[in-house]
Amino acid sequence: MSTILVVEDDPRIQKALHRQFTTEGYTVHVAGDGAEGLATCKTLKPAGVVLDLMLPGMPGRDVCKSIKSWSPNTPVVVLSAVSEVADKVLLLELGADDYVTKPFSPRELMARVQAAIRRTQKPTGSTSNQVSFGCITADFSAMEFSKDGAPVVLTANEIKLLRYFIDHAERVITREELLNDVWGYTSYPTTRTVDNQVMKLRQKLEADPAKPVHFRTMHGIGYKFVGGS
Amino acid sequence: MSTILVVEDDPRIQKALHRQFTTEGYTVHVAGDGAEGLATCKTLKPAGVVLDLMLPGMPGRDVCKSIKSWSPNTPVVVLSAVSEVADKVLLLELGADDYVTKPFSPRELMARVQAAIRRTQKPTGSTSNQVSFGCITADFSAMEFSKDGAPVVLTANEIKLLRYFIDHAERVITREELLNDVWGYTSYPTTRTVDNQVMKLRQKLEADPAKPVHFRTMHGIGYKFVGGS
DNA sequence: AGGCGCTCTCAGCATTCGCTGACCATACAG
DNA sequence: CTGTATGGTCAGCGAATGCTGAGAGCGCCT
Repeated sequence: MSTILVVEDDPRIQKALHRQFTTEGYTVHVAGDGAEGLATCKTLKPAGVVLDLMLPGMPGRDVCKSIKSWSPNTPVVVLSAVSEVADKVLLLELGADDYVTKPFSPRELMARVQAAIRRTQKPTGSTSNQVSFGCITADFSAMEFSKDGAPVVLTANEIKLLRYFIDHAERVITREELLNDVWGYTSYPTTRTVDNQVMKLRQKLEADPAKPVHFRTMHGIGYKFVGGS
Repeated sequence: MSTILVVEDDPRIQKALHRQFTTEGYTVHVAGDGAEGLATCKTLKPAGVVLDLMLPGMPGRDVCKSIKSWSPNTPVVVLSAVSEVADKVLLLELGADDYVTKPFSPRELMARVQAAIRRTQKPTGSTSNQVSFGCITADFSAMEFSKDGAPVVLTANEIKLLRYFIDHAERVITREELLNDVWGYTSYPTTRTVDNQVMKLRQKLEADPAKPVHFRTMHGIGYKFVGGS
């Protein structure tokens, strides 16, 4: 799952935000001041940053600008008192993606952070949403798949796995790679689980699951997806 | 990629918006006043226009009306102070597609501009106001709906939700997407609320609410609306 | 202004779904 | 031929979803 960096000096808000984001499944790192936040951001490369404008030492606005200049694609949601954003120009100049004024609703903050993250992650569709190879067709927009014209129902995980195979076709993929990129860094299933899911894909999509053509086994190495046509 | 025209006199906002949209992949042109904006709009034919109502010289509302009369299909998102849009009717008269009041969140502006562009670009989105699928009929101009010929009363939210489903038929829609596009940026319900509203729609419109045909659940992904006929 | 009705929201419970990891059988490499 | 890696089956369990009911906010009518 994604990582969130919270730059905030008030320990109470620190704790509250930490709990909030943790329960939503995020990994949370907390920085007490701007310098620490900036450093952490560079090393950690979080999916999103929650930044309090009122910080000891370095002004929050400089932190924001630094983060944005260093990695423009990291979404930053600014936390600020009402008076500070009387001038909304400031926020635009900072390059912040969104802001929430104190006192804020935790749920609103969550929603805005998640929306900001999703926005940056959006251009992931490297390949087309509709592909076909052999007697298999896949539509990742409608999430509809078919083998020999017959519709096939895939689960969420199977779809993610298939997507990864298609995006990395004609290349050998290790199980560890699949665990990292498809399952993510926060869940740690066995490599056997990967075998299981690959088998499911074969059974659902291969013409003869016992003699796989597209999802090939590279014995001792991993798997390789071959388009076929 | 698409081109955005920003009509804004404040150089600071100019710069900020320019950077904001550029990082999103748009080509940005800036006009400092209404006359220049109108001229640029005619020559450039941008995909969308961001228009500040507070402009030197020509009033922003006249600029908006001119743009809309010249090319009604160019989406215009108006940037205005709170007091100016006390009456939303004014905006409708102007022909603006959407508006954002200052102080605005950068992300909200982006989202509204992109949503406006998406609406105008998608001929499928401008579906007829009267549609029917299966034993269900929907008339979005009269706001009348029926199942098996029997009239069904929908609430405002249910109508918006149904509209969104119809406009994005045959495509998988996540709960987060629904929260953003149907509920908007000012309320922050849980994704479970989405489930509830979808269930309401099913109970009111599905022949057998327990076995939904049109409002399908994509387990672990979201929902998908299927017209059927 | 006060009462009434509507509906949105959310908590909680019931149920379904499918991921996970055990197991055994089989194929491959040395 | 032997050991290891992979194919395949199955049950348990956690997570996702369906559904109900209560509370709160809001507009409308009196």
